[in-house]
Amino acid sequence: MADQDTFDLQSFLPYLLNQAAEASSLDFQSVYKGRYGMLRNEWRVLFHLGMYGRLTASDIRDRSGLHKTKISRAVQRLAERRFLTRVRDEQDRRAEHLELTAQGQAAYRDLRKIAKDYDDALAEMLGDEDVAALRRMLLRLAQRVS
Amino acid sequence: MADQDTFDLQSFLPYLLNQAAEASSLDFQSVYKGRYGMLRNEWRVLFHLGMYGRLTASDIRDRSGLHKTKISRAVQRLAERRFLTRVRDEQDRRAEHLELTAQGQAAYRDLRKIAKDYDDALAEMLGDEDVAALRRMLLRLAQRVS
DNA sequence: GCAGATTCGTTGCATGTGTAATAGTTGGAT
DNA sequence: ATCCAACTATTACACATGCAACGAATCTGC
Repeated sequence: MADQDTFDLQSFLPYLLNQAAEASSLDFQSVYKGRYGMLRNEWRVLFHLGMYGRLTASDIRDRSGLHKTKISRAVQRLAERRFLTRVRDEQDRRAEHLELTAQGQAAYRDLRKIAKDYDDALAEMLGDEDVAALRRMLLRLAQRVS
Repeated sequence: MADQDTFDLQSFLPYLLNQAAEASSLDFQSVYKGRYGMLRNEWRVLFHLGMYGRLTASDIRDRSGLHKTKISRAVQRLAERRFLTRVRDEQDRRAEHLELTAQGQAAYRDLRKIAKDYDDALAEMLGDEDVAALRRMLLRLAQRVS
């Protein structure tokens, strides 16, 4: 038949990507969830503020591609728990500047260290494979789409 | 400082994996959603039944790693829309055998063709990179976790 | 100045999700 | 035979999600 093409679900890139992403996400999730009671979006917002300093919600959206409602809700929870502060921009009173508190920075540094170790462990697990090529390909796949 | 380690969120493997997976999933989603009104989990169940024939919900869970409630709900919707039939196992009346209808098989063949083309397009986009190595690494990452 | 379009961020709503509890069935130990 | 543990699949519930609508503030063209 014409459609007895070689097609294996286990080799289909979107499927493989999802499996790998979900596995590593669930695995790493236990860290920030267990230590700080954070959810995935809160961890992401925390990391952006930790890496780039003071940002608005829109800045974070542009950099991360996260949906604005996810950011809004993550910021709300992070503020309640005193991981960040919100300061209204007096030049443009629609915008709010977000900045980590000392507690937020401490959590960021702690989690960053763990993330780095975890990343190293993944790279080591891949052994003699070309991890740099993997990152390069993932980046292209992430940036590519319509 | 000790924690001025080189750490870049954009290179963090779980983050990159998520970005790439979400991008390709959203992109491919438009196909099965647009053509058959299917959701992601329904597409996955359909593919498993299309590739491996008659299976129970537990079989699909073991092969796919999908959560059992996702499978239960996907099967429900696929059955309502006449993509599959459910047959109680008379030897073990807890289990149900799931099988694609002619309509389900037609949808599967159609989507499989599109999936293959899409996969080929992704591979071509990665150009001279080693796509086989990419699949190998993703598979190891997916299988590895705790 | 002013009206309409645009932007920032939040919220209402319908839908999707995982955890835990459930009903029904089977298998195993005594 | 009977009781209890294990298994299959579904459902209830609380929570996360994305879309659309929204209020407030700003910008644009005139």
